[in-house]
Amino acid sequence: MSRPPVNANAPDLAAKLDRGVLSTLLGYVLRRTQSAVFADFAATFQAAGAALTPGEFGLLVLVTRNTGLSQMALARALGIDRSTLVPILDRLQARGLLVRRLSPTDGRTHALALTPSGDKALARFTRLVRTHEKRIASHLSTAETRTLIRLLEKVRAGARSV
Amino acid sequence: MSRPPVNANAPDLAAKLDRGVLSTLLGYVLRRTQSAVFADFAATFQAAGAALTPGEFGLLVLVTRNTGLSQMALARALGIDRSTLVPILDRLQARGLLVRRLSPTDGRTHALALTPSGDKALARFTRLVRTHEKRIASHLSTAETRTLIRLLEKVRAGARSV
DNA sequence: CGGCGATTGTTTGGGGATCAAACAAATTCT
DNA sequence: AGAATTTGTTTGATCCCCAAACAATCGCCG
Repeated sequence: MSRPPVNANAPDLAAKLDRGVLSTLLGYVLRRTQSAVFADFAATFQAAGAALTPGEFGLLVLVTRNTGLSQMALARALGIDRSTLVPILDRLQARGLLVRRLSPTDGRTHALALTPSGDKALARFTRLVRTHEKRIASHLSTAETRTLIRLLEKVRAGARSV
Repeated sequence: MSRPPVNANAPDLAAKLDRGVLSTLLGYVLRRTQSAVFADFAATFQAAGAALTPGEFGLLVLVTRNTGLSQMALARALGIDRSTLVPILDRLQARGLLVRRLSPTDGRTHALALTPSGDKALARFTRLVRTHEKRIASHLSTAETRTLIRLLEKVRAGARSV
């Protein structure tokens, strides 16, 4: 998961580069911000000795809130191909955080669920995410944060790659 | 380049999933938005028969605005490792868009520059990016777009994975 | 009820992207 | 000069993405 493989924040030592149009491009600013946020997420978890990517966190939340979910439904919710999901679930399952149960109603699908250990881990992860969220929003008022989320949703609505 | 390998927008057919906390998490909304924007970018270029990622576009702009740039300086500006940059430049160079000239002052570094063909291509790419930008911001007023960019910069400032 | 099409999870194959470590060449510092 | 540092490459290890092919299973429809 976690598309932006860190891409940490360049120390900006030689920051006086001319970025031309880029600075006014929403897509560019969005990308850079996302990159910095990802790095902060990684740093937060690493500092706590926990290993998890933003994508994995989202996946775990989705599974725990929709127990019994099939892999197809989950893949659709995540916006990735079902074949991409397989190794990700393999890893999470190997870590003992979730299981692929047999669906009692449909032999083709797997009913995904968190293990008790997965539930516990997710609770801890959620606390870490809260810390992380607090940090990335530290320069924003709660009103600004709400505005930001609202505007981002609007962008997503407009982007829809039809 | 372009960390979020498309991750297209799920048709949201089975959209009635419970996303729990996720919807209120800035990091999550940011990730999804970035994903949709990336998909829109890809769709825009594909429709025009042009092949380019957001990362490549940013790189080209950086090079044309800072001709003679070294690979290290470019890598730092992009926030990636210098070894990651090598295959990316190889590809762009193979497409005849840029060249690695020998630096007259420092035998270790390469002086990057766009080829005439690269300049022409970038002009076209820029027009496509403008179209793309217009679409993703289509649900926002120009004031909202400015606000959004400002807030995103604030997030990036707060994130700084110190 | 029996078969055929659609769905699901997996595997395989092909692109890329990321970083870290090791190296040779060149520059800079001592 | 000699040592330390910098730069671009190569190699190695992970990881993500998608498309295509497959077997198993479900479901519809004659």
